[in-house]
Amino acid sequence: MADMHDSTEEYLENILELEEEGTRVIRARLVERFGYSAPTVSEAIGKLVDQGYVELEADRTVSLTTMGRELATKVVRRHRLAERLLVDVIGLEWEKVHREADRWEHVISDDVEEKLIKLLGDPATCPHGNPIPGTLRASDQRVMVALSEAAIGDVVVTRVSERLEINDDHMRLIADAQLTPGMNARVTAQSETATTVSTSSGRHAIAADVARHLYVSVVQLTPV
Amino acid sequence: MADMHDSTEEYLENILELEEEGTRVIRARLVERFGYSAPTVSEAIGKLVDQGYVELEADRTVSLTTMGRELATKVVRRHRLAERLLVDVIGLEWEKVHREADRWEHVISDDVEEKLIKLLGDPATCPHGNPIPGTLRASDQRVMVALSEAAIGDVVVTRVSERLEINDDHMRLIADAQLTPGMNARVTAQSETATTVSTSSGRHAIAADVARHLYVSVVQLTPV
DNA sequence: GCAGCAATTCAGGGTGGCCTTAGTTGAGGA
DNA sequence: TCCTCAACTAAGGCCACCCTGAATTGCTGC
Repeated sequence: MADMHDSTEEYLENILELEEEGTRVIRARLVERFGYSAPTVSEAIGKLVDQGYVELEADRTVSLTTMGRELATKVVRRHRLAERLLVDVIGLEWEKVHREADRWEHVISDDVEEKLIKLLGDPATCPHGNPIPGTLRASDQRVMVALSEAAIGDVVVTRVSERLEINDDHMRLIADAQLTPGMNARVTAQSETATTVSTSSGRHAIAADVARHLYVSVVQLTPV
Repeated sequence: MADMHDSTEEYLENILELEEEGTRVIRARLVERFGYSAPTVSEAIGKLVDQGYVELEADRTVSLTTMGRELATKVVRRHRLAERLLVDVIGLEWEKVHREADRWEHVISDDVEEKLIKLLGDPATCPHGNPIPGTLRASDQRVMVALSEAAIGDVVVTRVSERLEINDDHMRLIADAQLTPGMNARVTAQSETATTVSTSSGRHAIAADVARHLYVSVVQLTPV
C-alpha cells in the first residue's frame, strides 16, 4: 500500500476504463478525460512509473503493471459495489449514483468491501450493467454490441458504459428513454449520427456518441 | 459551499467535538488532537476565520460561526449516520466503524444523507451512543455521567465518546468488557486511577482516562 | 523532402498543507 | 519584581498537484 493518494487511484482507474473501452491508452487520452494540462498528466504518469504502477512502452502506450492492475481493479470494484449499495440498499436515484461512487471508491476499506460483497449477494454487475471485477460469480457475459452497431430488431439493454455516467444529461436521457439495463428496446433505424429506438416510453433518437457507449444484446427468438 | 476541503471539515468537526466534551477550545487543543505543529494549526485557523467559519475571541477561544457550526454539525451527523449504516446494515465490526466513518463523513452527499436517515429510521444516536445532531427524533437525553464519576451501583452504558473511538486498544477493551451502549454494568469501586466494574464478561478495571470518556446512566429502581 | 499536426517535454509558477527553528507575549508563582 | 512556561507568531522550506507558454519530436500527406 505504501503511500498512495486519490490521484493515484484516479489515474489507474481511468487507464483501466480506457482499456475496457478498447482504446489504446496514451497520455493524451487521459488529458482529454481529466481536463488536466498535458504536462500535468505527463508528470503524474512519470510518478506512477517510478512507483511501479504503470509502464510506458516504446510506442508511448501506457500499460498497467500487475501491481497497477490490481489496484485499478480494486478501485473499479469498489466503485461498482458502492453503486449497487447506493441503488439497492440506500435507494439513491439511478442517475446520481455514479458521481457519489466516484468519491466513495476512494474511502472504502478492504473490510467493508468484503462485507458489501456478502450483503449484496456477490453481484456480477453494477446498476449500469458494468461487470464488477473480481467478484466470485461467473460473469454471465452475454454477447454485447454497442447500440450504435446493433442490427434493426429487438434488443435488451445490458450496459451503460462508465463513459456516459459522467454526464448528467446523458444519464437523464437514458433513464427517461427507459434504456436502463434489463429494459427491452426495438432498434428501428441506424444512421451516421443517431440510432432510433422504440421503448415502452416511446420513440427516441439516440445520438451516436451516446449509442456508442450503450451496450445491448440481441433478443433471442425463444421458440414457443 | 464555495471551496471547502477535507481539512476544513476536519478542523470544524474537531472544534465541535471539543465543545461537546466541555473543553474550552483554543488552538493548542487542536495541536494536541491533530498532532500538527502549532504554526500549522494557527495558519489553518486563520484561513477558517477568513472564510467565515470560525472566530477568534479576545481570550483566544476559537468559536464556530453560524456557518461553521452548520458545517461542523453536518460532518458529525454524516459520521454518525455512516457508523449506523456500517454497523446496522453492512455489518462491519463495532471497533472498526469509527475509522471508516472518519473517511466516509467527507464524501457523503446531501442526497445520500437524507436517504440514510430514512433507511436507518431516523436514529437518535450512533452505535457508540453519541447523539446524531439534527435528526428529527427528539433525543431522549437521559441523565448521563462519566463512568469515572459514577457512584457505586448499577448503571447502563449510554455513550462512548468520540475521544475513545480513535484508539483501537481502547475500543477493543470496551468491546471485550461488554461496555458498549445499552449494556448493564455494576460499578464496584472508584479510585484516582481507575474505575472497577462488573459486567456479564466479568470484573474489569477501567483506567481513569478511559472511564472519563465513557458515559453511563444510573439504573432506575423500577418499582415492581 | 518538408509542412503540419498531434503528442510530449521543458521551464517556470502558484496554492494548500504540512514542517522546523527562533522569537514574542502574557499570566502566575517565587 | 521578575522569571518561567504555555501559547502563539514570524520566517523560511518542502512536497503534491495543478497551471501556462514555448520548444521538440515524429508521423503523415502533399
